[in-house]
Amino acid sequence: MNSKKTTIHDIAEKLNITASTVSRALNNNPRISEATKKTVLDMARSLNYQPNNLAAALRKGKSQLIGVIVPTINRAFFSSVIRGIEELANKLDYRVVVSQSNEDVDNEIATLNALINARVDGILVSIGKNTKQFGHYQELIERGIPLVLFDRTTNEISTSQVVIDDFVAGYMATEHLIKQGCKKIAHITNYHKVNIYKERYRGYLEALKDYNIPFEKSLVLEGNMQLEDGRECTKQLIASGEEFDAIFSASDYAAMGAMQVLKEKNIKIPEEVALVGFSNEPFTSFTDPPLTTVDQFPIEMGQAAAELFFEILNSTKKKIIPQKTVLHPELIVRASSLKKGK
Amino acid sequence: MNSKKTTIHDIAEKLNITASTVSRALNNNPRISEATKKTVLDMARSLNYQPNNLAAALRKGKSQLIGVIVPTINRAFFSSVIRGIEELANKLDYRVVVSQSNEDVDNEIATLNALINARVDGILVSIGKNTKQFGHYQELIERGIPLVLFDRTTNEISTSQVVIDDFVAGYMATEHLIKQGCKKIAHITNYHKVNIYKERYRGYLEALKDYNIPFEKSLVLEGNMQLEDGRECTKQLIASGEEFDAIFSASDYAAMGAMQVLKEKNIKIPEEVALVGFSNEPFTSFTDPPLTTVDQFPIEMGQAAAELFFEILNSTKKKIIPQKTVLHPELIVRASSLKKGK
DNA sequence: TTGTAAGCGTTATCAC
DNA sequence: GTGATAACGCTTACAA
Repeated sequence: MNSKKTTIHDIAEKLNITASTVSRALNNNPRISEATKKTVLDMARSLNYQPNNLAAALRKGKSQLIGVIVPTINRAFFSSVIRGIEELANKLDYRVVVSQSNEDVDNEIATLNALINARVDGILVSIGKNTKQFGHYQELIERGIPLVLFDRTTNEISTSQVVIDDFVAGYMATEHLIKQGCKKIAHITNYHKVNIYKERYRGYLEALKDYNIPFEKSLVLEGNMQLEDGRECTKQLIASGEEFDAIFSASDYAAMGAMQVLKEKNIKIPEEVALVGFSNEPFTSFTDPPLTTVDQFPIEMGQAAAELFFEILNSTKKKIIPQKTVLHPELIVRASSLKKGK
Repeated sequence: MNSKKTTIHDIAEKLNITASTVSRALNNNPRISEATKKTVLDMARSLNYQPNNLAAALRKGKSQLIGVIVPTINRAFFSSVIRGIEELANKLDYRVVVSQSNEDVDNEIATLNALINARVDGILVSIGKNTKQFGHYQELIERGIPLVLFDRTTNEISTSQVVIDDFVAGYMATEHLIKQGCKKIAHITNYHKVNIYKERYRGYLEALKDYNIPFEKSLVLEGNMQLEDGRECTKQLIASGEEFDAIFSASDYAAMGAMQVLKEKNIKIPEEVALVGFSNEPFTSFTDPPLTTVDQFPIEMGQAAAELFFEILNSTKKKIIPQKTVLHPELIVRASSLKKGK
């Protein structure tokens, strides 16, 4: 039905030159005269030529495609990181293919294989919460496929990574609450399998220590960091009868759950309980009161990850020394933690 | 550095058979004996063979890749639609490549070309707000590349599409407000270039008419449907001195902006002004009061779009008759529009 | 500056 | 059932 697609051979034929000349002209090869370049380009346009990147990729052994795996794109944080990656990649004429693992290990492996089979030139990944084995990533490195980790990383594979300083972030959040006069600060965190939560927790502990606030194990709640988990943790906390005057949640969603429960119980925020979340998801500025949170600079994170990626890709060395970029977080103070007169 | 990748030729050589047999065995061709299939599969595994989809795609003329273009992935609505598309696509062994147009026409065209050059087997797209020319899409159809539109569609190109019944949605939202006793219902909408906003507006008008409520042009505000625009529109509305007892915003974000301004002016929601948004973005259930909104069943929309897509792809007919799937929206009633005693 | 020819890894077609 | 061969559309030595 549709006329056959134009190839460089069609252009060559029309112009009475060879396909290689056409190829070189289209690729702006310096050894081709400006005159032929122009005629080729014109003919290409008039025949509505669309290069077959597949063929080029096959021939060159590289696809100009880079794969990104994230737990979900349905988070402002991740979609912003992706935008950051795309910015640099597109500038360098690379396309970005995004896949979601949905926090599922099998899915993560399947999606990884699919990307490899699609011959991406490398992969950037934020590891799922439940992924405990990293063999599939280790294999990539051994096969010489560039790999960069971001945000949800692990030290079990030796490759470049980008994170924010989650320790400092946890410290800042806790310190802020302390400076607001809070003395009994609860913390909602994940089972410490994932680096980021472990670090935020360490920051929390360190701040307590530095300000001589006794650590209470009963104030540390563990959950899966979704809204519902935040609700559960907060209900438990209240039911436990344990006194608390602040909650630092390592996730905005869990913080939102906490806010809901506190409001349902008519506990005033921030007067009775101050609240701090994590990630600066857009909705945090819409809540009532607006939620204090930590900005992770996702776009910058994406850019940094892409930079490390292209460093590996363009490296001629056999052995690549893994780099680690650490971004500095920023506390966004809003009404949920601002006590009057402070 | 890494040992050369294994190809079907390597497997063939080891097994003293030909590459074609290997290819057939791997593709589970019925004319290959079970015995050879097994030995080939075993050898493939032990050599850690990874098929080169690029080469297969080049030879077969199809890539098993489908492209999706959305204005932004940073919206729960769009990322859910994408998930819906992926569900069906992955089941059929297709990969989904997502690109963002960022509501920019040039970007939309560039990204479209990039996908075509990457040899996707077809494209699903939600058109950017500012796109007024559709030549680049028309061209696709003429070239026989399957194209499906979803949500942000246009009737200017003759191809399959999936939408929700925005007219009914607009009607339902307005009717709901009327039944709550509202008589002066403002409407925040987009300059009616985009189908969806036009339809929601039509629904608004129709409901007013059916309930004999006089239409007031001054109650219709136009903006770009972001939070800031919602704020602006609401400020204007208040400044105009025009009386109003409800706002129906055709976007959750603009509704959020309206809510902020109303609260800043100490206007009680819903007692003095009832508020309804559109899209059921997750944050709408977090606001105070929670926002009444319209659910668009994004996952179902994605699935429906993928279904129409594969219908076109698998059609052997020269001329494909465009299908249109219309999903039924659902009003999610929350406190922002629920008057006491109703 | 341009042409020739080989090859990237598959699969389709035709043999046997 | 399996083998031989060509071809998908492009790039790139090597030649000229």
